[in-house]
Amino acid sequence: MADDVHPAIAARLDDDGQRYTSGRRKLVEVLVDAGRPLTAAEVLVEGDLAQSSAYRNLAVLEACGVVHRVAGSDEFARFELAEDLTDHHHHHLICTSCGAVADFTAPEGLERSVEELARQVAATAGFAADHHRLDLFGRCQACQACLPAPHAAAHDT
Amino acid sequence: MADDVHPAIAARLDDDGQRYTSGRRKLVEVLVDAGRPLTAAEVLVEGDLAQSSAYRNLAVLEACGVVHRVAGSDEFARFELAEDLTDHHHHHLICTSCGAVADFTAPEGLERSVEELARQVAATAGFAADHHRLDLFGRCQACQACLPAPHAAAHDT
DNA sequence: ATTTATGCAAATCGTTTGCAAACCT
DNA sequence: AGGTTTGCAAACGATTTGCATAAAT
Repeated sequence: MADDVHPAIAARLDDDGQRYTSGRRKLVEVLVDAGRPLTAAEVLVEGDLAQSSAYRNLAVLEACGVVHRVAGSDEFARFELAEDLTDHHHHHLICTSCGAVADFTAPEGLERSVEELARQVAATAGFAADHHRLDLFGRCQACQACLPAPHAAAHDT
Repeated sequence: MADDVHPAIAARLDDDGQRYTSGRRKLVEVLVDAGRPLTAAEVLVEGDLAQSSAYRNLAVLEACGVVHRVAGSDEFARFELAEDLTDHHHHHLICTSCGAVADFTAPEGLERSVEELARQVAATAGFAADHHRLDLFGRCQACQACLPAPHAAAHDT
């Protein structure tokens, strides 16, 4: 699905006077294959370019709106293809034990409610919202199986 | 309002065998006074302890569920008092220009929808959600006044 | 007296940058 | 050729840690 993102990406880079080099294409392919947000370290292992190139190209791709940066619960930045290049708007399940980040889609109605909320806030707080983040924190299946619940979780919402 | 969080905090620390030292109390006071998530640097300026103590104590407070770590759009970790110590559950307005983070409260109905969503996901994906994050990204009033819209925003959701 | 917290300075580690060689067009 | 991208190694900066002193119990 969404198999030819490349022309759209090339166009988007071109708009910004950037080239769609083989290294950049490789990065994009790694992200497409993963189907979930990847840390810089993961990207480095899969696509095999120098780390400076990986970081530099991720920055370029991010600046051109091809790649989006995702903040999880650990110290690692994660990257995924921009939503408008793949199928749809989605959210993240973030494991507070292992840091893994997975995608999920929220019901249409909820999305509409969030957008309505954004409109209200813009109006009342003078804040110009352009996108949102709705993520769930908890423990992934694997971590539920292996480890006892961490203590701090008892105090969370 | 919520003026005496200290006894609750002392109890919470005590549960974990931690002391509520003057340095820790100072940190808490700084966070209470701010009323918004503060970076470690901001905390350092206000409460005047050594940076190692600030970081170490923030870590202790976080582990005991007194303080919560907030990820914004910049590289700085931000800290705020745990929601169950202050008045209520809230969300964040994150400025993509200057990185500032402000609080806001969502309508009750939306919160319920999100909680319902968490339940669905737990059921279908085997993910044990214990809290969520619903934040709006955009430009704060000050940044709207000063700077032209950044280019990358055109590609965002 | 023993355990725990503090402050300083040095180390850590993800990320960024300077620079010379390789790559386009 | 002229400008861009790459890879290496060194730099950067937020956060963490080792260790000796100060505080708390």
